[in-house]
Amino acid sequence: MARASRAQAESHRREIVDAASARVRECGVDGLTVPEMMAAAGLTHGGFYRHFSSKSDLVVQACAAAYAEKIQEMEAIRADSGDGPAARATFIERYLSTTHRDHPGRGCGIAATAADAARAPAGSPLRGAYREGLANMVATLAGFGDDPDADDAGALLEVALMVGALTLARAGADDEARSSRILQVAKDFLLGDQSGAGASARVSPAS
Amino acid sequence: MARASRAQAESHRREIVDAASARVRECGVDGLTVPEMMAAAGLTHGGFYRHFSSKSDLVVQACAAAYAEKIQEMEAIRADSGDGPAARATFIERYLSTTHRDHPGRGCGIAATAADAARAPAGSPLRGAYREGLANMVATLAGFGDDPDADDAGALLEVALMVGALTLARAGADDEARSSRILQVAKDFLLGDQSGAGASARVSPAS
DNA sequence: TGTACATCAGTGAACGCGCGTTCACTGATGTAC
DNA sequence: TGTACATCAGTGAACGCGCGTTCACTGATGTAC
Repeated sequence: MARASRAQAESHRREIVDAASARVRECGVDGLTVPEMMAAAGLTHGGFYRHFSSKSDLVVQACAAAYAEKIQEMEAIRADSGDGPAARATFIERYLSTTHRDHPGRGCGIAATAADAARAPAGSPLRGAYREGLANMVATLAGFGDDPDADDAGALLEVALMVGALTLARAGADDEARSSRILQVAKDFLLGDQSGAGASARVSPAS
Repeated sequence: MARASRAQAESHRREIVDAASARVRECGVDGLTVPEMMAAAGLTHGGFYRHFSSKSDLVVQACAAAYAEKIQEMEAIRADSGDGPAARATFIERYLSTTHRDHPGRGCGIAATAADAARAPAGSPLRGAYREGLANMVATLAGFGDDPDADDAGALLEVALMVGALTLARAGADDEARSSRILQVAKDFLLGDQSGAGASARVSPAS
């Protein structure tokens, strides 16, 4: 293949970003190589720089794509739900599911790359993309609330809890019972299920 | 230096683990090199394998040291506090402080390496060390509760929230106000401060 | 206690290896006339 | 519409580079007598 058409080239570019977007969520921002991502699009590594200015350029695009994907998913849930609270419940159910835990590659990029963004240099493109992605996610979730005048403090807290619970569930996945329990406890709290362990009662302020 | 005494060698080993323990929390489990860690102890890289069987052996020891350090800190707080709830409040205050956010190298390893543990292969030594560290942290925090019969669901939820909030605050540190707000919202909720934003009220189950 | 010898912590050069990046080249694609 | 030419997506070899790891060596430390 000596030269691909512009449409083919654009398709290749998308495939590369797509593969990198999955990889970045599975293995972190340093968990991919240029040859691997090119191979995922059926190409050899040499042509990489016709598409991206550097490896880190691709990584940022891949992360941004993952963040955008999450927002689209949230909007799709909202469109399929009768009202905001129903959308919120569906979103939380899916977010804290074992399916989501076990498939990071197509899961939430905000959760998967949080540590990478935390370690990235201040002012770096990755930090910028992450900040925008997180702000979008929080704002979208806040929009699911039934109080249009509410600030986003509640959504911020919910996102922090969901990201923390998902990450800990993944890190502790060798102990399936405990891992699932982390997800369940967070779900019970967020969805207000007072039956069973009664977790939410116990996280009340110390008395 | 041709040969160091056993005491010196042991001291060197500790220095290497200590440097790695900080590095692993700042830059992740892949964020250090053998030459760098040896240099941190004033040594050249060649002697590394007299202390560790491999680089990943050091990494696991470094993580375990970070986890153990956290437990010791919690126990010290408990010893300095009048009762469990007071210890819990102090711990949360410190955990969600901007100081902790800005100094990951001496901060919580459970938060800093959560993503690394999540990405580690199932059954790997790192996973095992992480699981033990997380279990210890949750159990210790649960021990701060005033109800000795309570299960650890509340502590599990609190740890998930603290880890999530701290990580997001670090990832979003370029926007100081927003980053601090994440910490503040989580703190308000956990410590039951109903003044100000009134965050906890808003994370109640959707109605 | 002194002596002779074995041990082994640390040195520094060297090894493969895979990586990000560059580059001369190919030949189909896109375009100007 | 056809032709001539410029463009440029993709190829594959090559480059430095830093890394993890190995190894022969050094000489003070530790130990057996």
